[in-house]
Amino acid sequence: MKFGEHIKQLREQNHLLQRQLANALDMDTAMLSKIERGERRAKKEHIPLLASLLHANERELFTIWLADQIYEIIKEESNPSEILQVVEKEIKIAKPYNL
Amino acid sequence: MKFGEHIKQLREQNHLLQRQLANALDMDTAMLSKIERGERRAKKEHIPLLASLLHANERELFTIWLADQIYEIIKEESNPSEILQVVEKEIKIAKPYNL
DNA sequence: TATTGACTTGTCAAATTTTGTCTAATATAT
DNA sequence: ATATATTAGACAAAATTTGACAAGTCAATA
Repeated sequence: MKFGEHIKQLREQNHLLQRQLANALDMDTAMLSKIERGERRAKKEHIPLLASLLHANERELFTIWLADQIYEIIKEESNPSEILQVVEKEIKIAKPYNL
Repeated sequence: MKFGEHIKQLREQNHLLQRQLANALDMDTAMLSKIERGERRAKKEHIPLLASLLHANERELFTIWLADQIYEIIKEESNPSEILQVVEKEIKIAKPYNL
């Protein structure tokens, strides 16, 4: 689930309108609408508040937020999994003993 | 292997100086130096020429170039593999029959 | 030690991208 | 028609990236 869709789903589960959530996040509804549709990216600083307001796990939300950014990079590529494998390999080199 | 290190290694294997490669890429050596050390990112358009000049596989080089960008996003995170897994899952949703 | 060559570092403005806001447009229900 | 919710488009401000330059380090060697 992409970040924006996830936010939208949580927002609806919590019976909040874009107007209400946007207000709590100090942005206008146009902005939140764009975030939900993936047209714009939420700021990192928004995540704790989003998690709190939407009764979601902050760490999980942050993970999805990061994953979404990565997805944006490779979604058009023909070999996305191969690319991710190269990244995984690099991680293992950098953290050889899983410290 | 990070993109810059990879380029440097290939450059040395091909007995080229930064000056020479930089010139062929129409940039100054300072720029190439930064690219090799990962301080700056090569442009996508540079990759075909790099592959050609360094006798490397263009597609592979491009994969490493993309992987490097992703690595930059998650390298500081405590759960990089988990994040990549979320991305992998999203890919499978988008391309369910491996088209 | 002075010079040369290879590479690195720091700084800066220009160029590009991202961001937030505003206004207007849709859509749906009353 | 009116009201409410959401989306779309346009725009400047803000932030980031980029490329270029000058000056720096370092090693080899004359």
